[in-house]
Amino acid sequence: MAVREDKKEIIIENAVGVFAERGYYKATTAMVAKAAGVTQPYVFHFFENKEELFKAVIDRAFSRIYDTFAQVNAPADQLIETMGHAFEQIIQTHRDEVLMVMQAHAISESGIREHVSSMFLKIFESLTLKFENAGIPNARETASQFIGNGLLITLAEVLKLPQLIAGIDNC
Amino acid sequence: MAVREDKKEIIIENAVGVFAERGYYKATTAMVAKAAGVTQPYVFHFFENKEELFKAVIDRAFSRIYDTFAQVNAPADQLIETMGHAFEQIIQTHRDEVLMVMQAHAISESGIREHVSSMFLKIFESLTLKFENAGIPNARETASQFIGNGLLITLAEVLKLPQLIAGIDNC
DNA sequence: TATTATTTATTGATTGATAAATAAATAAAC
DNA sequence: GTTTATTTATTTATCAATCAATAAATAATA
Repeated sequence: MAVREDKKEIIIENAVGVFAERGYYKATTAMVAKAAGVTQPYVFHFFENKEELFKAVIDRAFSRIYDTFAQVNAPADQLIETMGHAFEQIIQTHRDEVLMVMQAHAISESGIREHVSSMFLKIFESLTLKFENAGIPNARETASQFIGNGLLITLAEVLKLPQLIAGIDNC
Repeated sequence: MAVREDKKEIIIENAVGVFAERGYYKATTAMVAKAAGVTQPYVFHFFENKEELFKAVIDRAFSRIYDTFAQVNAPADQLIETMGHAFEQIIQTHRDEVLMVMQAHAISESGIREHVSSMFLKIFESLTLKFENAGIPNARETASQFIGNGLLITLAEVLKLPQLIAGIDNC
């Protein structure tokens, strides 16, 4: 039982890198299996299909980002800056997860898209609430801009264009 | 000769919608052909392969965005706002093209990624120069934020989450 | 007739997924 | 405590579908 959970865990952990590097469609279940050190069909003992595997992987990525933001605690006048730093840190420590999240919207599988959509909304609402509670004016707009900034940073990472964010403050 | 060019044109025009809706990998050459009213193998008489077809299509999308920004002319204190409106208008008139551009970074084909990367850089540099010429301080940062905002708007479109941009000014 | 435009037929490779077989571990029985 | 039975873990073999791409054939046009 513990072993079985371990293997599932190992598959998820190794799938992140494959999905991040190759994208959902170019990432094959064989590659994920190889990265995890198991055979390709064995992946389907833990996940009903490729889509479910992906969902499991991206759930983790979203949760990490969500939780990180939730845990940030700073005075109102430093909140946004601190949140920015927190995001920068996730990019460094869990680069693949962030890249996955960024690419996820381009997956046309309707099941995945709905999943991704609801997760982005969750993060947005969580950010808005946090900014509101801190007494920041235009909390919604601030949350929007914060996400837009995150998208830009990640795009710069994916396209290897550091110029795109050279002028941004928290770099 | 003219006919041949016409058909190529027709294929490009119809491919936009297919690529935008399904994404590069889920869009098949058969679908593109059907949308254009030709047979699937005939597409390869105009484009060496699927990748070249995609490049031709996205070149047009990028060019339209690039040209639109280049043509904007407004006093410095209204420049950004006017540019924002211009972008909003492209989304309405050429929604598929914008969606394509947004999704393009998630294509792991190295040829396409390099292509997309250079196009984003071009737009960024063009924006920066425009802001500089208008005497806007922190032109680079402003250009970055402008692109980040565009990414956010497009993401909201793709994920059908208008909430994400409800608080943004130019909506 | 010659050239251009376009289609039909076909293939070779990829890949998600299934099924059957085997190995390993655990428990039960003697 | 060793053998047997049973479940759990994992692999090998294979399939069926999808799709980009090629080649050969045909139709249209000049």
